[in-house]
Amino acid sequence: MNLKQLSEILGLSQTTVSRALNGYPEVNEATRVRVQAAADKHGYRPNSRAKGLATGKSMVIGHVIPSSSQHEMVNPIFGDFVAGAARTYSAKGYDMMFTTADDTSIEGAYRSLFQRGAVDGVVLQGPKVNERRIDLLNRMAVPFIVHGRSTGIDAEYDWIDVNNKSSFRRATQFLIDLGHRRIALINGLEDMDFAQRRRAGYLQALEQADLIPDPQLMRSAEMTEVYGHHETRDMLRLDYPPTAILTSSMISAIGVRRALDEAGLKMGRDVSVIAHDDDLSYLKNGQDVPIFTATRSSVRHAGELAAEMLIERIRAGEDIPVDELVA
Amino acid sequence: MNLKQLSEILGLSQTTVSRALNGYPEVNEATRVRVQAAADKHGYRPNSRAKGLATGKSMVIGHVIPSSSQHEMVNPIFGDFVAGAARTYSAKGYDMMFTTADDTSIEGAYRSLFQRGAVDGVVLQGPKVNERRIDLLNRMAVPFIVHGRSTGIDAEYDWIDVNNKSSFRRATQFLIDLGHRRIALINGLEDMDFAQRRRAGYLQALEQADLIPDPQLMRSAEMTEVYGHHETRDMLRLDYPPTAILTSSMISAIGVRRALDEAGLKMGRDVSVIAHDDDLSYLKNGQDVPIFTATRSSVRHAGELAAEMLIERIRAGEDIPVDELVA
DNA sequence: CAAGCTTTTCAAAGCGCTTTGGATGCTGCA
DNA sequence: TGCAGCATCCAAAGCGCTTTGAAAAGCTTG
Repeated sequence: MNLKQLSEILGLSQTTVSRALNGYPEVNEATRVRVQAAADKHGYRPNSRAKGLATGKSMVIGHVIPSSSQHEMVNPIFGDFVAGAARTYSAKGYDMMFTTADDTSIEGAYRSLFQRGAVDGVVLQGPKVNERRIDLLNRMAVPFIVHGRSTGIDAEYDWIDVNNKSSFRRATQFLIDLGHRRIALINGLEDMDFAQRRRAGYLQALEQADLIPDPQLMRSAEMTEVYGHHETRDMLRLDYPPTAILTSSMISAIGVRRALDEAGLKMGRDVSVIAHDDDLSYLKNGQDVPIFTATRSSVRHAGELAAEMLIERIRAGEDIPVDELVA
Repeated sequence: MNLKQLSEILGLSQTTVSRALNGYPEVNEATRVRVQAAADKHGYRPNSRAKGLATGKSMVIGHVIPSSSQHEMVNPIFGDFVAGAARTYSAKGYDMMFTTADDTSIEGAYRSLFQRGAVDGVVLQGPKVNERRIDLLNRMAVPFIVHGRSTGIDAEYDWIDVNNKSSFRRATQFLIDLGHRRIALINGLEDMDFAQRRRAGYLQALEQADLIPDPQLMRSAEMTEVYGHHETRDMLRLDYPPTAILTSSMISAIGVRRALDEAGLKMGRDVSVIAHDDDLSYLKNGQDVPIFTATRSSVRHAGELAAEMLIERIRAGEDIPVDELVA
């Protein structure tokens, strides 16, 4: 059932039917009702490609996932953020498109998406320090929003982020206030911007307390369970092992717990552990039984907001960049 | 840069340029080279919507995620499967589209996707017992593939699945052979088909060993860490607690471990634990340090295969249904 | 009742591509 | 020389929608 057929059934022109359905004013209200009823009855849904061709908009938002970071897609943070964005998309009539690309073809992937007219805008997730993709998208002058920020990029761009630095500063301070002097940081990969900021917060708190950071207590890698376990075990073997551990992810915190168990130590009693993570819905922290103390914020909500901001950017076109630092 | 502009630059008709680019035979090889060079030089990429309108194909595969199962998107299995599918899609020139829908609108979501011509086919993930969506898609006569199967659905359809039943039968048998008589099953939600099959395998092994299944040892819920912890703690308080636990997911197995720790029991020594899960790339099992014994299979690879099967179905049209039981 | 508005409807162009049904020019053969 | 056959190329139609420009119908007013 297409527009032509529907208009023939109704004995109206395609113009009128189209206008009736799209809520334009220049159509009799009675006619509009009749058209709408017929459309519902026959289950008419305008062909998105044809509509897109005519309007010049695709009503699709793209997400490009670097396949190098193999875990990206599986990363719970990623998934939660996307789930939030999806909510907004469907509410606003947008579809969501995913593309994977390896590091060499990532630039081409963005170009392709826009040149083919496949998307109206893109969401950039997991920015690194000096994220080149931001420059690329700025040069292409296309609508995009970044989940996170990128230190080293001077240009302006839309972003939404949590305050990683102050979260980690406060968490570290908290441990210092408890009397800890040897605090370990099990951080994410430090070419990721958020990891960079988290370390900065950690260091700032140490400095304010006149504590000298020990490189041996600062670890960085992709945040898996195995990694948390491995680094903790390693650090427990030091002459002066940490008395507190600050970890950048719930998942590696699980590994930390395992390493402590194996060493016959009890979490909370022998070693304090704070897992910073955003409020994930899968590995729910503190639901029913609190597992670790964690600072939280809703990644899902950030996803919703990001989508709204992007859609607004698409609507408004070039304008002053917006940003949002969510609690 | 569109086809018209490109053909004007080249002094050729749109027809010829289009044919040259799409590899049709009726164009001089020298011309083709010239066209290709110009296209590369100007970064010409055919507009997907226009192309789709003309060909009647969208070159997009859809995935509909029920938002009721909030965790779906975040579920590692889901993500890994999708990551695999994405590989195939990009290799074959397809794009991947995601839509979320709540339970009441899920049927409408599928209808919309196809009626709008937004996708050429869909992947159905996480089928339940008597999965109505399968009937729906069959009635709609559209290309689709199911990751998993659905008992209770007699109609034929394309699917790819692992042998859940025999995996769990073997795992249970293994525990029985070790001398265990009270074996707990911490299963997923039992309206999910895979959970159903896993339980069947478990029960079959018990029966073969003349063991009477104890309802108190069979738990079922969404597979979170908290759930694994809760159920284990609960079962440890029984008069005759289990001496072995078979769990349906790596994630809840982590909760099992935590409950055992809290009870002062040691996993493997006091209580045997087998976590069945597919070979996930995030919470890597057995990489570096083996965490649990687990049966494995690559979900990611299943995703790749599923995508290939679906694309073939789209190409071939109506045909005898295919299926694949991967190891 | 005619003139001038406003409301309501329509025909047709256009979005950027593929594809059908010719044209055109060239080669080879009788 | 004439013509079939082939290799190349092209004009134009069509995909399903929106939107421009204009016509038709309905109302008001002097």
